[in-house]
Amino acid sequence: MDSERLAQVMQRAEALCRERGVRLTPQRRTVLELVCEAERPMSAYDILDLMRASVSNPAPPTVYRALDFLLEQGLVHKLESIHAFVGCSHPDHPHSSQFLICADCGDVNELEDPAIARSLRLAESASGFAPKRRVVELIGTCARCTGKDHE
Amino acid sequence: MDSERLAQVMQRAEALCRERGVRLTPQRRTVLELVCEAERPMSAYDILDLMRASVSNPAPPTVYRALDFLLEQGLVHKLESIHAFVGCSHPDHPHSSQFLICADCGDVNELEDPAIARSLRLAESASGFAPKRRVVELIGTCARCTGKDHE
DNA sequence: GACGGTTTTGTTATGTTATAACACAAAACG
DNA sequence: CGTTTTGTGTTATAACATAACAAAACCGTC
Repeated sequence: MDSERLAQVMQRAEALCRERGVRLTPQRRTVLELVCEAERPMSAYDILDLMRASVSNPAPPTVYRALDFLLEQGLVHKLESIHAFVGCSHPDHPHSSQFLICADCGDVNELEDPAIARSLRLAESASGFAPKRRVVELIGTCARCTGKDHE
Repeated sequence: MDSERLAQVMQRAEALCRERGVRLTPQRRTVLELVCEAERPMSAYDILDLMRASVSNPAPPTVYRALDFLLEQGLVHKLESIHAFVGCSHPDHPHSSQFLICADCGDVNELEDPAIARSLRLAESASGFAPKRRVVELIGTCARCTGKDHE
């Protein structure tokens, strides 16, 4: 994410938190910035390492607490299949997205596909299941890396 | 899973492995039995504990290696969102299923919903993404537990 | 601006999940 | 048989995550 886009995201995050009456403290802000700046999903310990630049001697709970907050606010997502975190592409509205995770280059694409969402909702109601959270992660090879294979 | 059903599953697993020319060794067999006997998803360390009954002083790699094999053969599934393993409900054909995971009772329901599968495939081809693995886990409250809430 | 409750942070320790590395054993196969 | 491949035992450690409790910061109100 370039610095202009990052500034937009941070401003949006500030606004959302203000609206909701929750506190985007400096630490939470730092973690959000680090996650969004990164070109790749970041593990909690990756973030922890980067925090050493701005925080003295941070410990795991520092990062996990900030991540918990950001997850609750929908500002970041957790990728369960790779134990990593990414900034949300469209934090404005609550949503459940799908992730295309390239096993070659590590790049992640966040989708919000209405057809997938619909089919999941149908299956849920058919089973009488009340979802709280949806994890949809497709792991494979992205278009770019498939191209490279042919070179 | 009752013992009759378990026997069927084990027999089916034996047959599949024979067909494929892979070895369902005693350890792998034990792990498959333990996973299938369990009413709930089992963590690797849960399995490890149960193995102490039949194997002397088993170590984590013992379990993880057996699980890797069983995952490759499609005989068990890994639930990424809860770091646990379940026996496959229909190991006969390769498939990617969806899991309804009840956060209240821990029960897991494996679906093979064609509409979900179709919508995922569509999204993949629209993105030029070649999937290797699909993780679809819905975490929430199952019908039975929703009923209990009302009592 | 002092108080009391609430939320956030600091800190230490520990729990849980997963793999690396290498030696040894067993099976497969000519 | 001997050799190659595959599976196992063992030790150690890496990677991911949380418990528990004390201290600090924030927030409303008197």
